[in-house]
Order: sequence, then C-alpha cells, then structure tokens
Amino acid sequence: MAVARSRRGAPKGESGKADGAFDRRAQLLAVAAELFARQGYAKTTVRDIAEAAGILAGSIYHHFASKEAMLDEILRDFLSGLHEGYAAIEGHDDDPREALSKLIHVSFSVIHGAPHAVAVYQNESGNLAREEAFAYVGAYSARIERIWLRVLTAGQASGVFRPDVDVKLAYLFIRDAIWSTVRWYRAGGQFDSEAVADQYQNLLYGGLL
Amino acid sequence: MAVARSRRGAPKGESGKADGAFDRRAQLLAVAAELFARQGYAKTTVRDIAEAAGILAGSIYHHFASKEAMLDEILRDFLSGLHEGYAAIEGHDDDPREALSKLIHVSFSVIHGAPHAVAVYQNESGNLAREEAFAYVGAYSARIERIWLRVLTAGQASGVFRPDVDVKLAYLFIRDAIWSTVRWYRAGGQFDSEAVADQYQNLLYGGLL
Amino acid sequence: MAVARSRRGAPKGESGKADGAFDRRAQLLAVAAELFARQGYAKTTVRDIAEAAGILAGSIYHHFASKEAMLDEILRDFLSGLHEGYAAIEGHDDDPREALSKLIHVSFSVIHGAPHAVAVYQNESGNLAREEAFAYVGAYSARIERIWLRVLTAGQASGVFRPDVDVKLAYLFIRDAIWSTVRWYRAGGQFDSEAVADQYQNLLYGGLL
Amino acid sequence: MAVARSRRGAPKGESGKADGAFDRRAQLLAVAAELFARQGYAKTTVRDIAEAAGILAGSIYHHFASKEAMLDEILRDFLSGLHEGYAAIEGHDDDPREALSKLIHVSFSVIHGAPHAVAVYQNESGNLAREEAFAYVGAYSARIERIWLRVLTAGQASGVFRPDVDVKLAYLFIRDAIWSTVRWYRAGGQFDSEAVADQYQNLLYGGLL
DNA sequence: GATGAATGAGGATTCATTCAT
DNA sequence: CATGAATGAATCCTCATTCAT
Repeated sequence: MAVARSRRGAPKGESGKADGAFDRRAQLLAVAAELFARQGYAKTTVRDIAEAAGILAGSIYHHFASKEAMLDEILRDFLSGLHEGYAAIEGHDDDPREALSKLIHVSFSVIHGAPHAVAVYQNESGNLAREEAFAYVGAYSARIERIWLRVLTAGQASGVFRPDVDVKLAYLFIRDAIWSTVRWYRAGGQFDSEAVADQYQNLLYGGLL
Repeated sequence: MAVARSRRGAPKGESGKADGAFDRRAQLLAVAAELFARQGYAKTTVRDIAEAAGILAGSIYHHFASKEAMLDEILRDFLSGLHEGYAAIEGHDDDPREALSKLIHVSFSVIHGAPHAVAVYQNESGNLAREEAFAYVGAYSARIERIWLRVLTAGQASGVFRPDVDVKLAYLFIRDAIWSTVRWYRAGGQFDSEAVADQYQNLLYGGLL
Repeated sequence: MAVARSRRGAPKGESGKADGAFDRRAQLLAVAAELFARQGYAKTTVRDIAEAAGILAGSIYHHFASKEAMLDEILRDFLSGLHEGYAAIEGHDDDPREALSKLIHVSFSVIHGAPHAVAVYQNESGNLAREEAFAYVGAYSARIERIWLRVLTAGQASGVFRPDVDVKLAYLFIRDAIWSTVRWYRAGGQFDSEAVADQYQNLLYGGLL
Repeated sequence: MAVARSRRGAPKGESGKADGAFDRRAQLLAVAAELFARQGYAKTTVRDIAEAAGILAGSIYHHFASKEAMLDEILRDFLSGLHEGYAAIEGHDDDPREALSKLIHVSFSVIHGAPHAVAVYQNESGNLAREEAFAYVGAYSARIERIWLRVLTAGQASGVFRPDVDVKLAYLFIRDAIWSTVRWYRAGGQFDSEAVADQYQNLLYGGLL
C-alpha cells in the first residue's frame, strides 16, 4: 500500500518515475496545506483536497491513511525543518545578538517559504495539544522554546540584552509578533519578507521611543 | 419568541424574574464562547454547548436562531465593546504616548476580562472574512486599526515615537504581540494581566537592547 | 381542560362572553384551515397557526388537543355540512335534472363559502385514507357518492340523462371538475361562483359540440 | 461525481456497465415518485426513499444533491415530456376536433404511463408555485394552457365547438376532470385508460343530457 | 387563557472512509 | 492508481408537545 511508504520517501533520483512524473503525494500535501491554512483543518473536506488536486476523494486514500495523516505530515515536516534551522544557529554562533538576529531572520524565511504550513501550525496547534497523536507538536515547541530562551538568557548574562525583562515573556512577545505575520503577510505585497524581518528586528532591538 | 429578544436584553433590574433567576441566554453565550475558544467553532457541536449548559441540543434554538448566531453575538459584543473602549481613549487624550499606553492597557484588560471572546475572534476572524454575514468583523477591525494608526502617526509627528519605523508595521507588530497573549495567558497564572501589560509596554517602548 | 369542550360548543347566545368577545377556537380553526389550504397540512407548523392568530404556539393546546385535532375538526365540519346539504336536496326533490342542478350549485356554493376547508379536503383526504383516525372521511365520501349516484341513476332511468355513459365515471367526472375549481377559483376574480356554476352545468348538460 | 451527471444520462447501450447493471439513479427517481405520490412530498423522508431502494439514506446524496432535486427532476421530466406531446399534436393537426381528441388521449396516456409523476405534479405544483426554484412549473403550465386554448379557440372559430362557453373555463373544466383521474385510476382496475378517455371525451363532446 | 422554556424524537444533509472494479 | 458507489456516524436544525408560572 502506498500509504505505508515512508513519509520521507525516496529522493527524486531514486524514484522509478519518468522525468515528467510529478509526485502526487507532494501535490496533495501542498494542496491540503493551502486549504487547511485558508479554511481551517476542520472545515476542509477530503473532497476539497481531492478536487483541488483533480482526483476523486476516495483516491486520496491511496496516498494517505487519513485526513489526519495529512495534517500530521504537514506539521511534522514543518516542525522538524524549523527545529533543524534553529538548532543549526545555536550550534554555530556564539554572539547572542547575532544568534537572535539569525533566529528572527530564519523564522521570517520559513514563513516566506512555507506560509501554508506555518498558518496551519499557527491555527491548529492550539487545539491539537490535547490530542495524543499530536503530542510531538508540543514537544517540538518546547525544544524550540528552549533554544530561544538559551539565546535570550545568554544575551542577558553577557549584558547585551536588557536585564529587566522577563526572558520568558520576551520570548513569547517576539515569537507571537513574528509568527502572527503569517496571517497578513503576502509574498509580492507591500513589504517583502526581508523588509518585515528588518523592521521587526529594528523595532524589537531599539524600541518604539 | 425569546430568539427575537434584543441581544443586549434588559438590564438585571428590569427583568421580571425572581432573584434566583439567571439568564440562560447569557449562560449559553458564555458556554459557547468558552467552547469555541477551546475547540474551535467548527469542532464545537451544538450538543457540546447544550450539554455544558445542562439542557438538550434542541433547546438552544429557543434562544438562538443557529450556532452561527451565537458566534455572531459573541463577536459583535466583543468588537463593539473593544471599539468603544479604544474610541474613548482617542477622544479624551492628547498625548500620543499616554494614548498608546492606554490602548495597550485597555487591550490587556479586555483579554483578561473576556478571554474566550478574544480567543474566538483571534482564531475565527480570519476564516470569517470571506463570509458576507460577518463583514462587520472586517469593518470593525478597520475602524480599530485607524484609531491605532492615528495615535501612532501623531506620536511620530510630535517626535515622541521613532520616525524610522513604518507605522502600519508597528501597529501590526504591537497588535499581534498583544492579542496573541490570549493563547497562553491564564488568569491566576505566573503573570497577572497588569504585569504582562507593563512588561510588554516596557519592551515595546525601550527595546530589547 | 378547554380541549375537552364539545366541538360543537355552545351557541353564541349561551356563551359566557361579553359582546366584544370573539371565539378564539373559531379563529384558530379558520387560520389553520387557511394555512393548511395554502401550504399543506404537513408543511404548516403549529407555530405558523399561532403566529397568524397572534398567540404563542403553546397556547394552541388550550383549545385543541393537537394539530391533528384541528385538521379533524375542519374536515368533520366540512363533510357533515356538505353531506347535510346534499341529503336535503335528495330528500326534497324528485326531478333528477333539478336535483343534479342543485347538487352542482350547492357544491359551488360550499366552495365559495368555505374554500379553505374544501381545499384542505381536496389536498389531504387522499393521504388520510390510510389513517384510521380519519376513516370517517372515506365514510362520508362514500355516502356522498351514493347520493350522487342515486340521482344520476334515476336520471338515466327516467330517460333524462344519456344511457350510454357509465354512471360512476360520470360522477367522478363531474365531482372532480367541480371540486378542482377550488384550486383556481378566487372570490372577486374574473368569474363569480354562480357564473362558474352555470357555465359548468351548461357545458356538462349540453356538451362541447 | 454522479450527481453532476446529466439528468438524461446515457442510453443503455452506451453505458459501460455489464448487462446486470441497473441505473440506481432511475430506480431512486421511480421510488421517490411513487412515495411522493402516495404520501406527499413533505411526508416522505429521504430514509423512506432509501429504504425502498435498498440503500442507506446518506447514499442518496451520491446521486442527488437533495430531496428537492429529486422532486425537481421528476417534475421537469414529466412537464417537458407532456409539453412535447402536446406541442407535437398542435403542430401536425389542423382539425380542432381531432386535435382536442388527441390532446385528451395523450393526457390519459401520460397518466397511464407515469401515474406517479402526474400525481406528484397534481398534488405539489400548487404549493411549489411560490418557490422560485420551481418557477418553471408555472411556465410550463402556462405554455400548455396556451396550446389548449389555441385548439379550443380554433374550434369555436370554425364552428365546431359551442360558441357560448368561455374558452378558459372550458379548458379548466376539461383539464381538471382529466388530471383528477390520476387519484382514482388504477391500471388493471375496472376501467382501462382508453375506456376512461373515450367515456370522458364522449361525455364532454355530447353532454350529459 | 396565555407564556415561554424545555423536551425529545426525528429529518435532511455532510463527510471520512471502505472497497470492488 | 483511480473510480464511484456505498456506508454509518455525526451534525444542525425543526417541531409537536408539555408544563410550571
């Protein structure tokens, strides 16, 4: 059963497909992410996804075990990628200020690169927390939070960051401001991703006054 | 028909009910707001609401025309109250810095006072934008945005606020950071509402560095 | 319980009511007949009736045991009145041709006088046939049919009516043509009740050619 | 999606199905027509239809968008067929008397061939008039009426039909007498379709006296 | 008599999912 | 791989009816 295929699948070159072939799995996932992001997971039907992909609803089940499995894969891919990105920064950079800047810019870059997945995470992760099958979402979030807190704490310790702000609150402040942009940020709109990142960092570093 | 009764209903004193009476409408609305906030509107069933209120699902319809009507009333009450609060600040305060502080604190106060309604707004307003029946949500949001932008622009004009930040981006930054707190803020938790408001304002005004 | 009051109730003069009083029972019945006629019995809700009468749905049950009881009373009143009218003709008239004319004119007069009840009978009696509680509808119809058949048979026997038509078919033909007029006949419209009766009788007696 | 399939579907021979295949759509429509005719549209539940067809209620929606869509298709098929039949007569026949005879016989033939659809039309079209989605019912009725009126008027003009009857009333008289037979006519009963048609025409042409 | 809150039994419809072809 | 028919549980909502006030 196709469903049993590893989520990571085979790299392009190893695929048995001809050059012109396209990965229906990937297409379905992309379509699902977009619909989940736009309409919400609950309001998106399997038929919506299938129609947007040009097949019938039943055919979805050749590729995924369930609608939930699609959500799962979207979130897992997103979170693991995000965590990887953050972890790389922490591993290589010693300067807290530099590290924070990179955390911020990587975040915006992810929003720019995979806005649907980000939106899905943003909108659904709250409700998913209670479901055992999605425990990993909370786990990833916690690991990510720890990375940020380490950077922020190091910054305070080294005197680069203000000492009178609660590190946890500062993290939530930054995190929410950044990820919320996915709701209004549109590629090709008034601001490009980098510009938003710069302005936000600027505002965050220097304050409004 | 109770359904036709004004949304605002009669003030307590004018009610013909005895002391022990309680307003089932209000109770249902409160219960619905909580469930909508926790599970999402789509995943909350009318039965969920009814059971939480101790009546049968069908009985809901004696008080509200539909599940959507409950959502509508929750959002309308929230938005009109919020707009009133903001408008009062703008009308009475000349100092932009003072006005911004009040905008921030009123926001946190609303989050503290009606967290469920805030969460519902936060989670559902995006998807509702496309539905004609909820056009007023967008209209209110636009009016509120204009208030904030006026305050911020005035602050820049008077030299109180930094001139090199885009006013619109600054608004979105502040707005998202503040309203997102509804997702993790819990009354009686580690931080109280005022403390969060102060820290956020502090961070926002002075920056992280 | 008011419901237990005899359907025939007390004559006006014996009523304990003041002059200005009006009979809510009768009003409800009239309203119900109109709605049953216009929307069909199944599609008419008790609330429809109550609202049209200016009371609440629950209050209906002070006057009638059920929605079905209202239908029952409408049909019973109609059928007993109709049967009375027909029986009076048969009792007093010997000339078949004269008797048939009277049957026809009485029919149109009833349609004119109680169009809603007629329409209800016309529309609902078919489906009611299977319900035991409405067995009397079939019984009345049969008695009425027998009256008509006697008149028609007598007319054939006396040589007034054509001998080559099946009496039963002729009855159905006449009956259906007449009662169907209730669907399009409107008091104050192009034709008045008497004119329609005359034309129909004329057509029926002399034929189209 | 089967629902989207043309109402007329593909002719048997073109169907990809094996010999044993039967058209569930057609079966459902036939079952629905019978139930609508017997119990009325409002009192017939989707479950009734499904059970009579040997499937579950939800499965109906694989074939039809709604219960109303089934009614719609039944009426549309009936009316378009009827109109076609009438129009063919008007187009090919010059003699009004001959034309009227054909109109009458075609009517009875339709009643005989599709009694359920006729009964549904007879019982429901009145209430449907007010619903916009069924405006075409009134439109068809008007076109059909015009055909009959043209034939009757031509008959009067050529001196074949009595000049002293109102053409419109005559049409209604004939129409109602004929179509009402669907309520009592049963194939295989005392009278066959042709016999009823002959007797009715006979009575109509020559009159009762 | 009337009110209005509540009941509880459906009813139409949706939808994730299965499976034979 | 895809189809399309079917399932069955769940959902929103309706409505006749009851009953305490």
